[in-house]
Amino acid sequence: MSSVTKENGTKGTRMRAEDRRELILKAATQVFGDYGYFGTTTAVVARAAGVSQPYVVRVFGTKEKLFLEVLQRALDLLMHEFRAALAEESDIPLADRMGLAYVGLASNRGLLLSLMHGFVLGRDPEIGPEARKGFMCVYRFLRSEAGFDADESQRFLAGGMMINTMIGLRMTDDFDRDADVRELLHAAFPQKLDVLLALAEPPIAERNGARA
Amino acid sequence: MSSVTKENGTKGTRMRAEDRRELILKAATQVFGDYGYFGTTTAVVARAAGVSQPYVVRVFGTKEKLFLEVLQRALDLLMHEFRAALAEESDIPLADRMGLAYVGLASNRGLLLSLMHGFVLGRDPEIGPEARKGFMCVYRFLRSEAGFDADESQRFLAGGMMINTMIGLRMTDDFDRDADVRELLHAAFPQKLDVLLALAEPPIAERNGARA
DNA sequence: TAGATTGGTTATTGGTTGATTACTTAGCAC
DNA sequence: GTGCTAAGTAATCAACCAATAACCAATCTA
Repeated sequence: MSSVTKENGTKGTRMRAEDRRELILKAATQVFGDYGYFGTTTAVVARAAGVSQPYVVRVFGTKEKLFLEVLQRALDLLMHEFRAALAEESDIPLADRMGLAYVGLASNRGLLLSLMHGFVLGRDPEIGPEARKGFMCVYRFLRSEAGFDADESQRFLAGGMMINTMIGLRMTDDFDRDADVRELLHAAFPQKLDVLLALAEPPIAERNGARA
Repeated sequence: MSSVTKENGTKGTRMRAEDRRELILKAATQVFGDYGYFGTTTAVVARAAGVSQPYVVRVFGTKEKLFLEVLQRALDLLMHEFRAALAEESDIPLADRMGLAYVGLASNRGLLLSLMHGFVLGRDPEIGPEARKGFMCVYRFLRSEAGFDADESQRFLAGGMMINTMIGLRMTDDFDRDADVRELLHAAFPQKLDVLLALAEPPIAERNGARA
């Protein structure tokens, strides 16, 4: 087809490269979140973004660079939310405010999970160093800007990793089926569990692209 | 070569299928731990185990079944250690004993990380349900056998996910370079940090097999 | 409205990868 | 030793994937 009609609804009128780039980053965040770095193909990302596969590669150079940009963008959004929670006037304790901000990020599809996928690839020579840098960036924020001590910071991060794991496991899928799951999720998400349960999140693609 | 000489040292005299199978599972645990499910190829697992690639496939049927067996084996070992810590007579509080047992599992190369890679693939139609089942198995143990309440259990698991993340990130690689890393790791590993630092763990393969 | 620029596409390819098929040989029973 | 069974290997393949090359058409500008 020469007249472009994207399947994601947006008519294929031309876009400024910068906007299209952001659109691809959003799509890539979702797909990487679902299948991880190695499980994701540029073709699936392209389809999710409504562009051709070679275009994805041309805009970002390589799949690896695309993933690194996804990580960076996710971290930027995360830090933005944390700073907003820090600046906010409220009676709620800071740790709780930031916890709420963190859970809120779960509604940004794939964002926390892409980060988590990066965190478990520390062995990779390109991804590993960036992932460590990103994680430590959050830690330093907690220590110096948020005013947490080392142990508070560690516990806050542990809670975050727990949340990431619950999302990654898609534990909410068993919420109706298993009372223990309900109990665990209520403990892991003292507030805002409803937000998480509201996210049905159908798979991004029928997995016809990525490898088995 | 017709006379078999494995590169892992063990001479290639024939082995009982059961033993060879366990040997492949060990090797697969290491490789899956390093690169995750999609990032691992059966050829790399085979080389690490000192057998041919088709043999790996023939013993386990598919790569997916191999990964599921790796997860099950890891969980069995984990539960075994937890039950041992529970049975143990000691003045140390149970949670601490189990925490120590957990960190001790880090010396079993790839074991905790393979689990973590499974936990983050909850979307996969085969792996997801098994991963959730395994995670909930641990939670139920904490609740009913270890006698923890819901919140204690959740915090214990959060600590575990934090440990997994630190290992996955290979945070110890920056231990000498970054004071903040030292502080964080001391907070995350109140005891037994030395054990973690002792694990240098060279990469399992020169990554000539798995995909970029 | 000609021409340049920018935002895309189609076609293609070399290298992997999981899996299948067919073949070989070590070790045991007798 | 002879034959049977179990423990492997070598050869091969169809599918897939990231990346490259070549081309095309909107939109802006002079």
